Amino acid sequence: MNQTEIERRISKFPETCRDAGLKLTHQRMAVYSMLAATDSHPTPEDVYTALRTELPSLSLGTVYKILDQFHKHGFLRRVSTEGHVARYDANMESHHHQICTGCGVIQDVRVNLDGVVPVASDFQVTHFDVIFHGLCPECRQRGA
Amino acid sequence: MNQTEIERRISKFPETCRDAGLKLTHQRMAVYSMLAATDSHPTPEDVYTALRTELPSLSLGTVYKILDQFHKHGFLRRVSTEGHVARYDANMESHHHQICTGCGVIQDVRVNLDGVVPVASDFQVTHFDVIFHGLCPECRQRGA
DNA sequence: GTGGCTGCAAAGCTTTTGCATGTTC
DNA sequence: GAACATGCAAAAGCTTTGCAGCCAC
Repeated sequence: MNQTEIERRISKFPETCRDAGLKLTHQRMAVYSMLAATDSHPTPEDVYTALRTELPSLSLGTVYKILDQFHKHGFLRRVSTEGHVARYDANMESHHHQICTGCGVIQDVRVNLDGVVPVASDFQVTHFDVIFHGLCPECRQRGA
Repeated sequence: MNQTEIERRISKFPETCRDAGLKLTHQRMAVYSMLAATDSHPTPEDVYTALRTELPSLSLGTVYKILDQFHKHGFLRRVSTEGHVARYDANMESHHHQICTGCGVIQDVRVNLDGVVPVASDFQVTHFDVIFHGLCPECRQRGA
């Protein structure tokens, strides 16, 4: 995602909160800004750690609550992984993910699958995720 | 998956273990048989509960160890979900999953995407999962 | 008989919950 | 000032680990 788009979303965030009936707090602003500016699919712990210097009084429990709310309001998505730790992504545009079997890094992949994926029988599909598993260039070189 | 294929895999399991250098124990046999015969993508807890009558001395810790080993040896896959509880699937044929937003049920979907999904740049893809999110017929009727 | 496996229990992590205090509107 | 959010701490849930005893080979 490009820089101006990131800035646009962050500056629109107060409005986004108001529309959703959420109060605009420093904690929410910081969590949203951090997530909007990264494409590293951070865990709640990652978010907490990244914001400790900025907001020393922040608690991990609050981060969990905020992420859960944002997810419920559709401000961000939870990435599907085989692991058991939540990972979030504020990029709501249609895109998919590739996960490196070696180092675990998750990266965005833009793949156009419009009209390609057949809609399954009587199941009403709202959206779908594609997850590519494999080796990133670094891990492949290192022979992982 | 059809009944004969299930039976074939279960009867081949002792050999599968030997080839992998694993000892054939009652616990492993039971876990594998249970997983091969279902398409409900059970959690470790589900497996444990289902086998308690058959193997009263079985412990949950052992189920975790067995599932982890089987996964490492490629006997089964871990299903990618947004939740933080592991789910396993002994069906290793190419297939994908649909998850109901209402009741959480995960079902198999057979979608042919061969040649359709472009290989991402320099990332060496070994396999990929597609996860459809939406409403199953029951939940749709009930207005969930 | 030996090495690997199981069962048990404890510990480790992640996530949720409850409540008093603090903050936004 | 009222309603809602935060911070803290405790609890709950899932998973891993360590080890003594047991079992498959």
